[in-house]
Amino acid sequence: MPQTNLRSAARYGTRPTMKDVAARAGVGLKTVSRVVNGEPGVTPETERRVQESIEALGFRRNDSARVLRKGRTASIGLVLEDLADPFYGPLSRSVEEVARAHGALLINGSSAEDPDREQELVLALCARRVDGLVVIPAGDDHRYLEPELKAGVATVFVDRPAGHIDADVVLSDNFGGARDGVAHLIAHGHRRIGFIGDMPRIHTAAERLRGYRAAMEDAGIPVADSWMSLGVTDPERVRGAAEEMLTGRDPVTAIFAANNRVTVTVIRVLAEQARRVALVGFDDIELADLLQPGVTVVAQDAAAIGRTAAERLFRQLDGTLVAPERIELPTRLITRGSGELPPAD
Amino acid sequence: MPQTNLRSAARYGTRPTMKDVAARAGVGLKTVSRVVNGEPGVTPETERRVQESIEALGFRRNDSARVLRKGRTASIGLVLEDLADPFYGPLSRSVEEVARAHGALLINGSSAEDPDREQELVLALCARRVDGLVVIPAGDDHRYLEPELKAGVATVFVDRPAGHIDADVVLSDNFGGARDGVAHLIAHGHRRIGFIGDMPRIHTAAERLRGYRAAMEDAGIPVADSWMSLGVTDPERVRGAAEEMLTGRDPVTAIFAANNRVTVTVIRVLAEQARRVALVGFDDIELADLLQPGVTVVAQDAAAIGRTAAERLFRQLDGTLVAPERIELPTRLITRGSGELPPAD
DNA sequence: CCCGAGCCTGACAACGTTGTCCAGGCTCTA
DNA sequence: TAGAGCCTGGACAACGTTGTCAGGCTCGGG
Repeated sequence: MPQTNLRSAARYGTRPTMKDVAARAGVGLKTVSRVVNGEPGVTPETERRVQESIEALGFRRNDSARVLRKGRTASIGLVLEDLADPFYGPLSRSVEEVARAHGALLINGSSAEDPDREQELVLALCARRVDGLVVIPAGDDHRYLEPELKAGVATVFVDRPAGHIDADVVLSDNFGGARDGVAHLIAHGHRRIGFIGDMPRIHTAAERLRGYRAAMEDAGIPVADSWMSLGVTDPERVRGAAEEMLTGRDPVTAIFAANNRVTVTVIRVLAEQARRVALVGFDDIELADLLQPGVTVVAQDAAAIGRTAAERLFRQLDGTLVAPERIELPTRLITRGSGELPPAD
Repeated sequence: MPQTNLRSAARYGTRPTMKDVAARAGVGLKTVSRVVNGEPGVTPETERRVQESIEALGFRRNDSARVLRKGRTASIGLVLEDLADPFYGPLSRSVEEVARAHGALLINGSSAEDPDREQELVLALCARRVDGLVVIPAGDDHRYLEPELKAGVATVFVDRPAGHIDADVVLSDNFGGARDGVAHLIAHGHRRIGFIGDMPRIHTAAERLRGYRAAMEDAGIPVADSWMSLGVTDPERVRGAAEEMLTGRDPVTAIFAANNRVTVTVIRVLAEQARRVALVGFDDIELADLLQPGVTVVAQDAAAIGRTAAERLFRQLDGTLVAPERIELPTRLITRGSGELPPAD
């Protein structure tokens, strides 16, 4: 039963160290270190003996000890809201790719949109001495990061700016995107346009709401309170909100859904309606083009956001960057049908 | 310009250590350690002084040093194919949740389905001394993990079994799921059923193909080679393969798409067809219920797979588990319309 | 008043690696 | 043949933390 052996070895398992390798190869400790790190100054013959011992013992350098000595961990942390969200998967992946290009590993954490959990995660990453942090903030006060910044932890915020500290931030043009999306509906004849979005304490949600208001104002359309639903997120309540603005007095002929989860729920609601209601969503969703009608969206490029943030982070580590900056990436309106439906009363 | 200060501090940034805290508080090193770790035996007054110093200096314990001393890192590694794939997001998230419940962090890596990269990642994680590994293997030989297993790194494979080593594996019933899906098509009158899947060297792909063949054989239907497309993955070639089996002689009346990416492409192809072709896909896809017709799928529960794997991993670390096991989770056929279409010649 | 028990506290070694520095042996040249 | 210079290899300290252990203090009882 080989597995039993493995598992009991595991219990008492102790790994070989460079010292063990050195002893077996009959060389000094430092020589092993040189071989492991590909440093010059080792005879081929000696190197061969050392390699042989490494193989035989299954030695693997202990990076904790290495980090302790060298100061850099070659790893960066990414704190986001929820890895299961289709927006964050590609973002995380693109951060990972950039990290990999710089020889760094990525440690991921989901804050679940909870400020305390965000802080807990960030500090845990700092305790592990990540070289840098990409943070999609849940909270709005990041002063707890000051000692870390002082200590040289490269930091880039994504999607929402940092609170009360001066740091790089990479985000989409939420305001402009939302304004364009709503203007698109207006251009197609709509005047009674609903808005369903997240709590305005979330920066992106607030910006998108501002974009909605701006577009309406630009068109000289007064906004009825009953057209706006702020702060609902769970599908059941989004559904309720949508139904209400569709059936109340002054019913809307179009809906602007301010994020991907809301969009999906609204699509479901609209599918049940007799009347054709126009829809523009913020964030692209998979298969949006295959629905009837196709879903018109204001798309963010999650991969580009992640890449930009990560590259900036490594430029901080290089020392290439000096002053924190705010980088806004444009959104893209993708017309597929649902946003071009005419008003139907 | 506060940012400039921060950044230049960063350049020369050095973090306070327990020694610094101790000096400032006028206590011994070990006392600081005790306070930081909440160990008993410190006067409230002393503790207060230490806490004050910690705050003032922005001290954060260095976990690398801690790990070096204690042996456990409280982190686990997850190597998967591509975090941007909607199947892996929820899986990763559920692993993270279990890790969190055990006070561990999760380090993620994408192998991009490349065996060398898988090994590179796994070994990098081992060098960082993760306590455990969840691996979705890309390669089929994992003997390189033997020293790690011996050293006590808890390991669970997911989605596909390990090659040449004896380790836990958690996966879906790929064979049964595919067989059921194909049988479902047969039950609705189809006989000429196409199969589009990944390279059979990938375990899941091979199992699903086996399920397809079994269902066909059970029904006494001989399979034409032109109905099977193996090893194509990129959308363009999947499209070509689908079109070929739809238009060749002996054209299929139904297609079994063996993974989510294939399914999506096939949906696009079928949308362009005049004739109604039935479809069952392996893996659920978002919005599948909103398409016309809804997409019938064999669904895996990614979150359950991740959770099961992670829980098993921590049970290995507890010492609760002894012998490696193979755990197969059932799939679920979700009928939504596309799989119930009758054959149309 | 003295002694022992018990509680705080701190000195010291160790974890595994890397940087520094020096020793010894070799080659090459004068 | 001797000296200079180079190359290889190893001893040792240090990184920041925690476990061990011993010392000093206080307090109560004899």
